[in-house]
Amino acid sequence: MKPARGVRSLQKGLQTRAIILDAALGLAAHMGLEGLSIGALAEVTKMSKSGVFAHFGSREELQIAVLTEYHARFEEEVFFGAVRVTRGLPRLRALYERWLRRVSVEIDSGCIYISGAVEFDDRPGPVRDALVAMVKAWQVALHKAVDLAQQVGHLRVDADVEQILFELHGLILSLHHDARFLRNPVALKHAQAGFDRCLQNYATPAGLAADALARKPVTVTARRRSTSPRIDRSKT
Amino acid sequence: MKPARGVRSLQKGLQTRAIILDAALGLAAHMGLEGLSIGALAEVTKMSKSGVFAHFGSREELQIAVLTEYHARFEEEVFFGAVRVTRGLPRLRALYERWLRRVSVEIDSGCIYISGAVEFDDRPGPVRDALVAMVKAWQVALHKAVDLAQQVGHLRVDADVEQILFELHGLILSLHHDARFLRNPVALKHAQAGFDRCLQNYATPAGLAADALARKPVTVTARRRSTSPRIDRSKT
DNA sequence: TTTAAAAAAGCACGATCGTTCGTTTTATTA
DNA sequence: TAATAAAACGAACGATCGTGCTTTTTTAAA
Repeated sequence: MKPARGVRSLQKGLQTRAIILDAALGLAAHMGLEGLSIGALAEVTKMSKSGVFAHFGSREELQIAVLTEYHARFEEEVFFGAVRVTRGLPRLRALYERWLRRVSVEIDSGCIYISGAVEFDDRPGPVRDALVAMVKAWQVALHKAVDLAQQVGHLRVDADVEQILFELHGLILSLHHDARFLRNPVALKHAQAGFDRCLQNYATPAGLAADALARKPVTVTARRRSTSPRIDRSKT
Repeated sequence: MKPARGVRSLQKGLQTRAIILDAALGLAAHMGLEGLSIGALAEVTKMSKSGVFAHFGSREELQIAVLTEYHARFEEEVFFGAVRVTRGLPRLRALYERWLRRVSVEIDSGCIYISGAVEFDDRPGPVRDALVAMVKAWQVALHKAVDLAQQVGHLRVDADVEQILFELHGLILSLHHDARFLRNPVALKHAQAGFDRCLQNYATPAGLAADALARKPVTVTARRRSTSPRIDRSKT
């Protein structure tokens, strides 16, 4: 009950907790947060139900822990990797494409943000609150990227930022629906084409030029150059 | 077990079945198809669990019955109402706007197509099969409307129909997400603006003219004229 | 190596799930 | 009204759910 410990009595505990959480992520991706049961989790991790349970104290806390872990991975994979790209359209495109990969290419693990939004749109409580906070945080991050793209002259300043985000999010949701539910193999291409078409509406000539200039070379050099000597490109 | 009946011994049975199904629609809209339980349904209809159960024979059959009923209502409300509008962009817009209303304005009853797609994207079986068939049927109907719009010269013939459907569907999904999950009151406006912007990419000048011509007057006269004498406009 | 604490297991609880079965109440027909 | 079939009920089943308790095992410190 009271975990007040000396200094670092936390070793095996957090370790197995991480293992459980990892399995829970995988389970929740398939069955959803509501389909995630402690019994099934115990079976996967080859532990007892009470052993698993003790690490979280309640099912609700487990769900929140799963969300928190998912958020951290999403941030790491999608956000932190993309903010190193040049401001403006290149960075916005990088964010979007990493988002695409996260939702579709990762073989069959569904997006918990999307499934959770449907599961908890009518279910008040701390789980829903946590999920809303995470989704909104991601939207704020995207908002900033669009703002920057306007400031550097890549996107028209009279464009409605919320509208752009609404449409881009729609492409992601449509991708998730068509790829995962309908098993449509060309959904990814539609999502990519949708982004390009969105740009043609909202981008400036300078933005389109910067985007075209950055596309092929950047996609390639982003990997190659990471091994070549470079100085302080992270502040761009 | 064997319902082989004389001719019309089916009276009270189908009547209460319809009542149960109506309650099930409401329940599934809130809790999802997976959250729909026979116990809760019995409580709502003030019946016994076994009494409810006997009408469907299994939970799966109940879920499919709910889907079938939802499909019929969706068709009635969205599709059949819109196909009476003039072919081309006016009809496509009518379809889209009725779809919007269905998803958002209906106060808090979520769209079972959308929630079901998330719940069953990883769960094989007859329920998923039925749902996929219905969603695809609706996509086929939309496909035909876009095809017609191309044939009458309202949409550019070089436009990718699947791409248009992908983007329009994305707007609907984004609306569902923002309005229901995030409780964003301006989501509907974004969905409407998104449609207009989509048109500006894919519509011909003639299509935009027809759309503009049809919009205000049609929206008004569609209600007014239904009471005025008219001859055979249903074949347009 | 002994000792104290943390981690995991074992067991059982009340609740709810879908489902089955036998009975009783309705509704329909003769 | 009497006979017959459909409809609804009531009780119970096995299973699974989340969650407490107690005991055993494992880990970390003395």
